[in-house]
Amino acid sequence: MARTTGSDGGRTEAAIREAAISLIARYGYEAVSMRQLAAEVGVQAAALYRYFPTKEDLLFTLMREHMEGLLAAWDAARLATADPRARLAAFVRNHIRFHVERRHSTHVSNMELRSLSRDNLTQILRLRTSYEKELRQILRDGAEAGVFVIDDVGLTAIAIIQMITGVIVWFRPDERLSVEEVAETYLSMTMRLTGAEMPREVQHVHAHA
Amino acid sequence: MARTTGSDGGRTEAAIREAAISLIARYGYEAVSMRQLAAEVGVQAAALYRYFPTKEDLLFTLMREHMEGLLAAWDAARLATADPRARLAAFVRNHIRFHVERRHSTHVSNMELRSLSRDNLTQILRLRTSYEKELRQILRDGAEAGVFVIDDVGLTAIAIIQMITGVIVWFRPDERLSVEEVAETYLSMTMRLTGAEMPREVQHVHAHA
DNA sequence: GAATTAATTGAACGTTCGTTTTATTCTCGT
DNA sequence: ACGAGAATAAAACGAACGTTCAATTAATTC
Repeated sequence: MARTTGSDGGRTEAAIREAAISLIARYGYEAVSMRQLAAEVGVQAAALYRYFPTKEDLLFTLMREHMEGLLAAWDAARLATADPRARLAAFVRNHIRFHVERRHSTHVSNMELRSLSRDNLTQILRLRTSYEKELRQILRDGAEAGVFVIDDVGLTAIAIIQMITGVIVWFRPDERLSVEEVAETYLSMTMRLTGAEMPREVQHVHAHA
Repeated sequence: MARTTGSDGGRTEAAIREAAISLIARYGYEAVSMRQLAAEVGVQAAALYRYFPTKEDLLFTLMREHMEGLLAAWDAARLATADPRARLAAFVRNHIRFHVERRHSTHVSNMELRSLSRDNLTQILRLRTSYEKELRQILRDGAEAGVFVIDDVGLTAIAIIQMITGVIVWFRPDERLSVEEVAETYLSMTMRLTGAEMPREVQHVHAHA
């Protein structure tokens, strides 16, 4: 046999990405074989190499697109206001929403960094750093304005990101809590953590329509 | 050749554990081969099977001992007092200290859960749950006593553990901050997060001499 | 409808994997 | 001095790994 009826490169590539994210999130990059991935897609292993030159390149592509998507989402959700509390609220809400909606690719991006080559790793870390820098700037502005109580901006930024990313460990989409409820709970923890009194108007400014 | 001069089962087994923790923490369980591990120890791959029946059994042993060590450390560090703030402080200090001192095995225990079989995974998760239960009890007591402000005890417990475990991501033993300084910074963030006013006496009750 | 391009198969490559087997050498109690 | 058993080496096992390649068919173009 050879080309199958109804085959379409675009659809196959999308199916590969989707299957790869879900399989790698569940079993880990090293534990997923190209044959296993191909079987999930419904093709032979050799067909994968039409779309991605190597297994690592596939992983790198998934991670890069995840990080670029996160930065793009934040660019769309960020507020023009100068109030650090409103900006922090927008950051937390965007982060929670994005990660809850992409649990699998978040898992991949957080857990499989060590499977990247040096150059690819550097690129992903650069994206991650520029995202964290956004939060550090908010915290620094808030600390200088006196609305936040922060010992160490860098350490607090890492702690907050660690905390709010942890939502993907336990959150399942079909549970008692909605994404909005979870986001609000994490937001109030974040606000207390930064020593911010949360004013009424911030509580109702949602980053997403 | 066969048995080598100066060979000693006890020392070999200890060397295997040590090398396995460090290699798996760095490269991941799936990426480390038995031959690579044996080379690090300085023996042939077959010699490993004298001490651990399978590769997964080695991983499971490392994880189980890590979790048992964590629970034992908490048993030794816990305070008899009824004050939830002092108990929470003891919990955070013990957690930070333990994890900073065992960065590698913590990494293994947190990252390699998916490489365990169902039965082994269940055992590790049972240990983890009983540890988390300790924190939940402290938070619940504090909330009932009115010294903590907590929306959701379970969610807050996960958030705190996620946050304070994150220390191993960035902390390196030879940096500007000592373990004690890091622990105090995380403790003050935890106290603010739980809405606790930290009284003077708690600030100086160290769980470890 | 022939020529061209896109998509996929099936078989094979050399390598490495976890593990087993067998033989050999060292250590230690007696 | 010696027998027993602990500790290891060396070689081999079949299976699985990522990847390549030639062949083949479906879709597209003219």
